[in-house]
Amino acid sequence: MTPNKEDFIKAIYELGGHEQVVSNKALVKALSISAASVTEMNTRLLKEGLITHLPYQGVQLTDKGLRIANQLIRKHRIWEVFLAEKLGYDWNEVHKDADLLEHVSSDFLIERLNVFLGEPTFDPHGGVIPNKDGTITEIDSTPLIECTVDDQFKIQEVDDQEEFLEYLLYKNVQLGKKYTLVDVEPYDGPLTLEAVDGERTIIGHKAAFKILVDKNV
Amino acid sequence: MTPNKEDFIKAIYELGGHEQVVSNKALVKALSISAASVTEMNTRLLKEGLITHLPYQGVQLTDKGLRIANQLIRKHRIWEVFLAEKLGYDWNEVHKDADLLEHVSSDFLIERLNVFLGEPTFDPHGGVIPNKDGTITEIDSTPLIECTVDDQFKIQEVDDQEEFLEYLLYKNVQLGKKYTLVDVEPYDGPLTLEAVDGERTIIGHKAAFKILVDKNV
DNA sequence: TCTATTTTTTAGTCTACCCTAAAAATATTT
DNA sequence: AAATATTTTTAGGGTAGACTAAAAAATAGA
Repeated sequence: MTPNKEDFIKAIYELGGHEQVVSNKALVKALSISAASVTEMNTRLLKEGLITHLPYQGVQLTDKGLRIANQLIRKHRIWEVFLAEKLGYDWNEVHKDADLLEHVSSDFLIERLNVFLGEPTFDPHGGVIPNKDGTITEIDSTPLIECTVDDQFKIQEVDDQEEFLEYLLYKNVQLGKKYTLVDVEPYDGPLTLEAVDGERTIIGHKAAFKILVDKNV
Repeated sequence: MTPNKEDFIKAIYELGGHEQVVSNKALVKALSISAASVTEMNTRLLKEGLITHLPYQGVQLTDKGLRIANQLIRKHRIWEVFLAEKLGYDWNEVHKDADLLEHVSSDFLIERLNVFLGEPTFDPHGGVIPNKDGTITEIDSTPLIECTVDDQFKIQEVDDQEEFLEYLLYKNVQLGKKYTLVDVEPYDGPLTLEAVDGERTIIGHKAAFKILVDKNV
């Protein structure tokens, strides 16, 4: 395993590669590499049994590939917790450094770090940390876009793109905070959230796809 | 900068490459790569102005190369402190993981980590942590091999090879502990140390080169 | 259905590493 | 000083990962 292969596996996973087929095009975009490089990497990972490949359609993770993806995400998220809680990183700053650290972390290191952090369940943007054995404890959450007016919920998890986290910081949307959806404008218009303290926040239509909420308030 | 180049620069430094010329042979041994690979890496680093090269003699670090070496050692040693103090690694376990982590650590990360650790001065085997600007605060220490019978001292710094640290652990030689040198056998024979509690330890001649002591007790 | 566009693959290069084997230069021994 | 041994360099190859440009396949539109 090399850092590049690991990033590739992780990208496939994040594009839904366990259930669906992921196109080369999506990987080109996600990894910012050429289409030729994607084809090439596909053949390498295919040879190692980490993916299945349907020519001209795309790739899917095998169970072996999925296990590796989950291990990587575990490492990534444990590092994110460390950076945010111990080193005082903002939640939009953790991603880049965690992405580098995850590739050089032995299992020994990660387990020690996990204990040091008190065996956390979530990372700083609400992502569930996969278990040591590669399994995931599922959390009951709904994309905000699927909510209707008057729904009450708390913010469970948000997309971890640096730019998006900055946007949420600017909009003062916080993890764990309770809101009521008071308005959804038609024609993909903005959504208005009202916090328990009465503060209102208006967020864009597309942002509502990147926010997962817990309706069991 | 790549991890390989960084390791190469660090190896030159550790072989005394700031003052003396370091031979290819020494680098072959230190890095466990072929002589041809050393020559090749030399030409790469020469082109980047990190070393000077005298054909058939060896290489030396430029000021630029030295600065990079010190930054790396700073990163390495700060990680060692973290692994030992926060994650409970034994002093012989820290080296391998620190060697990986040092190559993926941004300056931002290292400075945060440094503050989190309380701005330590020494790493777990007594090595001085270089300053942020690449300078080093020199410590007054003497190789144990240069001591004579009846000298009193405390252990200041020891070589950080995993195997050697295991040996010291077995011999119960501890950093900061005070000893008197009570015997040195001739013909490169063993040395006998006596701790303040009367406990005696006999160590091999070659080990005395790898231990630095502070005679100002 | 046929054309046009998009996507994927193939072909050919490039760089950073690494290697072995042989040649050249330096050091050592006799 | 010559022969031998050691060290360094050169020559030629290999792999992983990236690229561009062109060919092939699939999809979309008229």
